[in-house]
Amino acid sequence: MSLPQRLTWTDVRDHIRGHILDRTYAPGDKLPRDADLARDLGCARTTVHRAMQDLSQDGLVERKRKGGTHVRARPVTRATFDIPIIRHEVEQKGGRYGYQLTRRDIAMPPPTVLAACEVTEPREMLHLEALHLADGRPYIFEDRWIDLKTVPEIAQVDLARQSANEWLVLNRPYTRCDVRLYAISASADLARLLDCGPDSGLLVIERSTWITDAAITTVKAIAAPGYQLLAAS
Amino acid sequence: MSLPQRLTWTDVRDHIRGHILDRTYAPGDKLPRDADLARDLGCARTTVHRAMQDLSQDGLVERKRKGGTHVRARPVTRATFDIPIIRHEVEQKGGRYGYQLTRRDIAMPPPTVLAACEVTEPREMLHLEALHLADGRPYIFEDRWIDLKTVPEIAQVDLARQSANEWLVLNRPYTRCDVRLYAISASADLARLLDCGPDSGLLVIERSTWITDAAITTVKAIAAPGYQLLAAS
DNA sequence: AAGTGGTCTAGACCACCTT
DNA sequence: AGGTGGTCTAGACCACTTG
Repeated sequence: MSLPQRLTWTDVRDHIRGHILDRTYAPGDKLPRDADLARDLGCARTTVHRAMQDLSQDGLVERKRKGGTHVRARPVTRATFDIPIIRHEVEQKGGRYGYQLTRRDIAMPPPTVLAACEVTEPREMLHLEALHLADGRPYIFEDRWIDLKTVPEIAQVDLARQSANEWLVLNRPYTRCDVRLYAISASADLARLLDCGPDSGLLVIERSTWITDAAITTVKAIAAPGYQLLAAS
Repeated sequence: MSLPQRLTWTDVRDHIRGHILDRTYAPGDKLPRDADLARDLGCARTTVHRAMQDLSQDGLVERKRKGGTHVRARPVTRATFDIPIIRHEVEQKGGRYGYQLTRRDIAMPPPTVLAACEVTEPREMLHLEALHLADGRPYIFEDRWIDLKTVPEIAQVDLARQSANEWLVLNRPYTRCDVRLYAISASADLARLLDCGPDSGLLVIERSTWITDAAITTVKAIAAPGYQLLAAS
């Protein structure tokens, strides 16, 4: 493996990653100390450290003070994807975006929603159902619950014009976000809403957000057939 | 907002993130130059830079030389998930892992596979179909194509004992990985294989990997109903 | 051409964890 | 108690991008 004269931390990262992947350092192995690697590679320890931080964040190695750096024994593929605001996504693809609020009421959420929100004391929340359209065709149907205790202002917002998704993203910071991805089979209702055959396989993107432990919202976004979520690493 | 006397880069990151979230810096706004922030906060520019790198990777800001740092105008939710080796996933849940190779031949891949691999000149590849089981029940069915031009050794491996997934992860580094997530409806064949009702909604995790532009493999992992992929940010 | 982010280096000290 | 990673600082120079 040849290296440039002047090493950047990405060079070092790629070099080490290469040796992890070609099993010079096999899963479970201990890597040399940062200082030794720096000496061997001919760069500053800071540079090696920065490389290691990245490998650690990628899940390739685990680092412990005094314990040193180890290659993860059980390699994983770590992938990242973006969940954009649906309007932006449609417009970016060159489509015409449409939005219909089909339900808005205040009610008691079912236990599954309370569990997803990690809310222990049941209370009424704002319940919304809405359809996002691309070029007039159903794109994503969303079923959303918003905790009015955390976001009381939303009761005053005209959600028929601006989607709750958009208002929240722009106005309500969150500190934690959980995402669950799974598939369901279209019920008769969903098939009608999404204009697809009954029993179509539908991708569900379920998302809950919090601001320092206070629940903001839980949303089930059900995509029309053909929808793909793209991730990369 | 109060700050510790001695600032770490995570302190700075959280401080800036706080001001982005509370809209002191609103979407689209330009942030001060690193050097100015460093002066105002009373730390080295390096520290601010490290904080900014993190915010940039999280998708909160965009940085350009000379252009400066801007809060992303179109906020996205960036989520990360792990795709483990299926055996590890099952065992971690306390289940008993099983594996059956149901097909192994060398054939011409369909155009969809060639496209996924970004292979322009059609050639024969190793085609595998396998079923992963948890506690004896179908868990994930995989349909895989492996490019023998990139990974000729795999032809000699006993893939009835060790899954291709596992062999590849441990023996073949990759430099790029694309993931596509979508849902399908169970065909009669799939329903039989996965022991579920026909027309069940099934989550598909399609993955292609390359090593410096040379295709390694494309795999369609079709999960049995109930399977959830968990992500977080 | 100039401004801004990107990175390196060297030395220093801290903090956590294992022994 | 000692070893290892974690971080800071200051100054320097590079490289991209915009005006």
